[in-house]
Amino acid sequence: MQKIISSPDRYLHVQCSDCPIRHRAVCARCDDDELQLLEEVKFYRSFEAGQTIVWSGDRMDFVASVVSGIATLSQTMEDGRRQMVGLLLPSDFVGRPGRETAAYDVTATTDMLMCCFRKKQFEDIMLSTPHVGQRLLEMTLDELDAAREWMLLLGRKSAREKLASLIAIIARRDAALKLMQPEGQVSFDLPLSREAMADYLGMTLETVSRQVSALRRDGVIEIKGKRHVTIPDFDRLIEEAGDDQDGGFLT
Amino acid sequence: MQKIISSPDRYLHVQCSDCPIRHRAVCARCDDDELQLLEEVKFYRSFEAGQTIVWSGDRMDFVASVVSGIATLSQTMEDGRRQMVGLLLPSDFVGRPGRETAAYDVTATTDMLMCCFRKKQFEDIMLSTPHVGQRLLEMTLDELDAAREWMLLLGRKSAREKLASLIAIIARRDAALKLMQPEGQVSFDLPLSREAMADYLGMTLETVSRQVSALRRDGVIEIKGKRHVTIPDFDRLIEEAGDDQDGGFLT
DNA sequence: CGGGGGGTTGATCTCCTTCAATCAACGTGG
DNA sequence: CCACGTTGATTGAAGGAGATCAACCCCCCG
Repeated sequence: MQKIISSPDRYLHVQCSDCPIRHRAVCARCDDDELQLLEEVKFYRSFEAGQTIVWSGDRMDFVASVVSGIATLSQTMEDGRRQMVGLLLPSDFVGRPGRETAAYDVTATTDMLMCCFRKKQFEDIMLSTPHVGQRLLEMTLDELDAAREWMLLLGRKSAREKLASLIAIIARRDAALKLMQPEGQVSFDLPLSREAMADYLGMTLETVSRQVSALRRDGVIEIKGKRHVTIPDFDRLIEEAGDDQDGGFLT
Repeated sequence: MQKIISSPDRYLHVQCSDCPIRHRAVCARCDDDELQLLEEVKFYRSFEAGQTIVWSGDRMDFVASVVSGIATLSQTMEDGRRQMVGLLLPSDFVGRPGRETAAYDVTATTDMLMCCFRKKQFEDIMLSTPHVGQRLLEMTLDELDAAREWMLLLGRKSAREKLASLIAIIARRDAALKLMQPEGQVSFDLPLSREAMADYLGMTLETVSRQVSALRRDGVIEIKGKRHVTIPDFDRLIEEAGDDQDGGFLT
């Protein structure tokens, strides 16, 4: 499962101005001058699906933005119990300025491209360009809200509600990528295995599988193959999730 | 349960330089000039134990630091299920710059004093004095870590481990207040009712009560009265919490 | 003395975990 | 081309941890 971490993609270089996450990532508020500073020190790294990017406790001398692909943040107890604590999507930020070592395992679930900065250099930039710190604060507050939403799910929702919530969240962010509202019929691929869903939802993979089957039996979702999901009625799904209306956003 | 919100304590005024949370709150990094700006626009409000400070969805035109006392952040589902998502202790920050309405219910569990700022004024200060935004980022990152630690507890720990974790966390912050390490014998009062603990831990108050009894029977904790706890062996408690060593911090 | 809030304890039930068998899809090597 | 192992998913049967429902206690206060 563990593969050798790929070396930096030194030959790949995208202009910041052409970057797909230019207006959502930590650089979103920067003007052209500020962007130039970042441009000069950034470098790209790519990771393959399944690859561990860093292990909790490891030294981590860079911070990064997810350009494309999906990664997970997770914590593990000594006896092997695992809990995912974050899902990293394009434009999300990885790493913490001012911290030496990684606090969580970071794992790529799909092939990924990340835009990286040496930590020290990034910290200097944060001091000199307030727009970076401001945007990072905004993003961190959003993540905190998402984490708290997730605490409600983990602490109080039934297995069925947990699954409906997760599917609704994935549907929402998928719609957001396509710049549309999720309503009526929605269709997409699940980016997570049953095991990853279980780690996220705080349950076993068997229960995940059972609840997926149950939601399908009851017509809440339709499934083609293992991963492709169609939602005939989005409001129905939200109802099953136990959210009044618009709760349950993510990362 | 709901009481009338007290009016601002206009006559109370503490100099920032004498403030007990001066070096831990959102103002921690400010120099004297910057502190002067805050001093001019701050105002105090006090709340009684049990009082709701704001309801989720209510308009909230101020942000604040907890000066003394304890409050909880919680979310409620339509059918009444509740989950606490944060514990606010002295120096913690309440409210989100740039947001109009409260995202959570905020409830005082003890009598409290809060140092408040009109939201608009605070936002202006954040733009002009980077030290405030920098400190807020640092605090928000800490809260995010605490929330994620809590996700592991909610998703993967047993009832007994949950209780041991909660008690360990309270013991730690209590020791932190007294500026000492928790080790060997530790003693303090639980600041939460059984019901509040249940809301925090994602379980029922009956299960909380049973697990407290079980931990007492097994000699992990000793109890005098309803609320006073003594921990004969802190390492033993940590072991029961399922944390390897130093996990489980809070807010 | 009555009542209410907070806490404890017991009996029962149920939802989810655990353990296990089975299946489909896929790749690999003989 | 087929046997074989592997990986991810589904389904079943059994058991248990915690929820639910309910009784009761203690203490304070009007």
